[in-house]
Amino acid sequence: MTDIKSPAIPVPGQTTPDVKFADFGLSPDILRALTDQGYVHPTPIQEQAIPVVLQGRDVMGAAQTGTGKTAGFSLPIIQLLLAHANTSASPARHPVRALILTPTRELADQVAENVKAYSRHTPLRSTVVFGGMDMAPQVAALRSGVEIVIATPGRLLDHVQQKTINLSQTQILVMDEADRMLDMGFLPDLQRIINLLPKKRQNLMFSATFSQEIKKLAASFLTNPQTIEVARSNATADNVTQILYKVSTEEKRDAVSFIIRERGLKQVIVFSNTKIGASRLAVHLVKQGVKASAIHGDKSQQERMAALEAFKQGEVEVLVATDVAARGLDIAELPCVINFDLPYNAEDYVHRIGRTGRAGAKGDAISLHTDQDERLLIDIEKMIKQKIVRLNLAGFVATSVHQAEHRAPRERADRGGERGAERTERTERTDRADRSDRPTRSFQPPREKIDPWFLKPYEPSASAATPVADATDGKAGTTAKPQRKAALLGGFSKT
DNA sequence: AAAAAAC
Repeated sequence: MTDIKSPAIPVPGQTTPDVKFADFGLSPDILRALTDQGYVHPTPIQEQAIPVVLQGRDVMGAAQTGTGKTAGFSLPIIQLLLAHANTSASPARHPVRALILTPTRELADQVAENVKAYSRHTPLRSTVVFGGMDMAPQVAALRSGVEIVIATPGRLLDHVQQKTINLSQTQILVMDEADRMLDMGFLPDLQRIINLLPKKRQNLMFSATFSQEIKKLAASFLTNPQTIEVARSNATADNVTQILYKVSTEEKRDAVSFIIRERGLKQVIVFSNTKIGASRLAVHLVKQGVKASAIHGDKSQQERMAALEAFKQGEVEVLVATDVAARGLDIAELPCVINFDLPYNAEDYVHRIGRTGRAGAKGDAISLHTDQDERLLIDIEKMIKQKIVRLNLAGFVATSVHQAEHRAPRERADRGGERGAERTERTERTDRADRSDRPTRSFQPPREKIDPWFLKPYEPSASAATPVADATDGKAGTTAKPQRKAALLGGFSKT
């Protein structure tokens, strides 16, 4: 054969035979849990992160999607908590010693599952806390005593107010998807949470993407951090094949069903930029006989979890999602991701397509783009430092309801039958809404702006070590200076 | 300009 044996280029999601988990001095109880799952060799990010976290250092960790960041921080945290017995005089038998924050509920759930699996042979206990679920079971779990809490910010603060959680002994803070946790939407809550933690603690931040601005902001939360970078941040995994199809806005929906049919996809996530768009596309696909379901923030938590679970089970073949599903979710053997819309943030593109091609597997990322989102495309290509291959959607003939509208009445009638009637009915019912869903001008996402206030190192207020003991107004600690308090409550946007 | 995250 003319085949040249490819050189041994390490794939970030794959492991190398040189190193074993057993080499890190992890407890036999942890190693046993890894053996249970068939893990012997660490991935590069794990190989680098585990020793540094074990040293007790702050970490800023960047590695491509699907390369095992969760184990990279979970394993050494479990080891640290095992090694350093709790010597505190706290009345709580099991004060929270490690806190892991995530930007979505489903991700919190998934990380919690991993932590549980890795710590199953240890005496350590963990629980997950997020919104949209009954408080009572979470309160019960917290009261029974847990060393590790995985949480989304809002519900965690809710527990703080209810005094059902005490974070005054928390020595380790992890921000998973750290750049998202530090964006404007999350920062005020994050700041409130940090104010409740001991000032002396270990901070770990992990993400596949870090913009320059966010890196600076992140640094202000870290003490003498060790930067761990496996490949450049913002890089896409190179085992994911990326392609672009140019279509008109009207053709998008049918292009999606065409691609699904043509490729025979039985497991694909389709990303929409809006909740309404995700719901509509799912309905559209279901009407075409596709086993599709939508997941987004306007659905109940029960619906969200049911949709994700059904997708994982294969009962649902197409999961139409907003960016709620863009980050962190690990879905085994997902072969393909479709961007129905190009994301507004270039970083989200990296995360979305990172749902496929995990753990070294191959994956395809297909993006639809229109004339209107040329700007988004440029930003994405600039950030990932790659040109994405443009292809023609060969064989695709749009038969969308929109085109049907513009056809001559006779031609429309020709299509006749039940199918034609159904389309007409649907057109009338959703025409208005559909039109409002269409972009009318090109999007110009603003440059990322970080308020200078947050660039200053934060001085915790005197109440920092005492978790909102007297806060009755449902807000942050009571001794914050007025100006700072205003900022904490979101006032920074007014300056 | 949108999504996420508490009730």
